[in-house]
Amino acid sequence: MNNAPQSITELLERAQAIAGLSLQELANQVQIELPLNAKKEKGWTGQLIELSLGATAGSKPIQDFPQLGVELKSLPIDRSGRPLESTYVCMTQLLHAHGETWQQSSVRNKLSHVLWVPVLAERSIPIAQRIIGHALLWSPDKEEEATLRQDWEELMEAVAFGRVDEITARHGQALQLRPKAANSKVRTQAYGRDGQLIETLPRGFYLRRSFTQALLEKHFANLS
DNA sequence: AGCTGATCATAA
DNA sequence: TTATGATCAGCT
Repeated sequence: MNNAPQSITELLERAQAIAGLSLQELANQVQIELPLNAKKEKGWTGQLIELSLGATAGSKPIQDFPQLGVELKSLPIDRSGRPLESTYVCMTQLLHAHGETWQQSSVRNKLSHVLWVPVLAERSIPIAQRIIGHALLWSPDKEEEATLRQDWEELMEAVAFGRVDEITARHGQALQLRPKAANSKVRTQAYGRDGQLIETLPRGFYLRRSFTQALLEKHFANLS
């Protein structure tokens, strides 16, 4: 099961096969240990699912299934099927904001085809007992794409004009720019108001919970 | 309760 | 250092 899926169909079959399993059962299947301190190994569930489905990209800034053009995202949900958290998309290129277009952006690249794997993951449920849900292969519809593009363009324009330090998580309808670092002391370079280099916190793009929630609701509406 | 800013582990 | 996988936890 650790080889990369050769087709979308094969990927979907693998995703279907793990639906309903607990993380304990899935970990047994791929022979990895559950984390001793799940609070600290925040990415463990996502990596377990990557391993189970045969994702290969590692920590490279590309899609999880480059051959298929598909990005994999685990999505923690509550028992009502509502997302519990925002979704990390990718790092923000603070020095190359000028001239980059939405079409060539890594946000669009990552989000053009996403295999969402919901996981029932309320904090009260021990990690071993959390349950894999039914995966959903999604592409943004016209409206979603327009919203994402508008957010991205506004945020990247601010970055390009040296205003990254003025951006907060309150900006963006669907897409947010938020800190993405080991801690708040980490610094990377960006441009300041006068075009000079400044040191600032690394940022990443995130999807708001409301956006992923709406996307799931649309999917379920289409099923009925 | 939900959201924003902060944080944790790991690989190359 | 920068990227991946994300969730934590305090504040409003």
